[in-house]
Amino acid sequence: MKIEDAIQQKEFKDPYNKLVVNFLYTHSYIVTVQNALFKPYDLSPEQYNVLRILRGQNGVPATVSSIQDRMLNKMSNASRLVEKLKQKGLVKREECPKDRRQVDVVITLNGLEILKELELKVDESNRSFVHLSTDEVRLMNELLDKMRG
Amino acid sequence: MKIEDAIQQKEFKDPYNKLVVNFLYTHSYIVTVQNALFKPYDLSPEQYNVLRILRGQNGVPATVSSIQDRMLNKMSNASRLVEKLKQKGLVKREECPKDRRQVDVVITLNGLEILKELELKVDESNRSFVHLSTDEVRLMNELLDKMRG
DNA sequence: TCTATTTAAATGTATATACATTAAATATAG
DNA sequence: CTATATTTAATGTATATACATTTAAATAGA
Repeated sequence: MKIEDAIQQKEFKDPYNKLVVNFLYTHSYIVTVQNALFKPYDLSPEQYNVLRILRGQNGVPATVSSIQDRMLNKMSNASRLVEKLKQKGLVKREECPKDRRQVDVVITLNGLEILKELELKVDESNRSFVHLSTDEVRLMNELLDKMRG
Repeated sequence: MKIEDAIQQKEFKDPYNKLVVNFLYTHSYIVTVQNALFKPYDLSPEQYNVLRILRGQNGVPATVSSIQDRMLNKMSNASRLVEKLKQKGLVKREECPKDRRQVDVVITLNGLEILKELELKVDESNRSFVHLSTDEVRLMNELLDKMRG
């Protein structure tokens, strides 16, 4: 469906403007799908992302700030997300011996299990709600990288 | 900058997965720019969008639910956003005589003025932070429309 | 008409941005 | 070594999702 029909706006000033609006609208579409997927697991997309980052460490602890650096949303609050995940028993958090300002965060076995189960569904979901061919997806990835300059 | 470098992730399972991650990361980039732009005006991007919808009505009142239908984020709360805008004197809100459940919302002169001023900056900003040619922007708009299916 | 259902808007609550500030630990400069 | 500056994480506060519930008004049906 064209963005003009989706938000009932006949025309846009220029294609750049239209792109930003189209982008924000599409984002809402994506996160709505993702939220529904994560809800039964009592995880938010942001918490899921933190778990993915931690698994990528292969057992090496990550500090809160290193998690923050790798989050999709740079403004989100890694400290609070880690706290939430700890309450659910999905991560462990302990003082870093080398630098007592830092905190070492590691994903637990329980966290790894939930991540594994959820990831199957996420992969499947991503494929099905993105109505593009593999070539179009590659093209879009290139355009996104270029877009940010 | 490639998404792999931006979030320090070497590889992705498949291009669809990469696209979703790339999309979410790029979204964060866009809203960060937009927030900085809107901050001096004490408006959020969502409030700005409501003002744009109301101006598009050309004086015809919009109900809260018609605003909701046309918002970029379908899950946002038009009722509360309208309340915030009313407190700032940017919109008027009055009971609809034909159906007392509904509320007629209209943008004020003050709202129109702020919108006009802000829009110039938004247009300029959109052009400068989207590092794509006009043709690439058009292509991306097509891909976004197709992506949602 | 009278009740039941539906609809519109508002409200309640939890989570997550967005951004400023604080507190503790470490690094650095004199 | 001591004072200052910087870094790391946590916390405070406002706004905005996300989603359920409530209230009031209109509509449909018996």
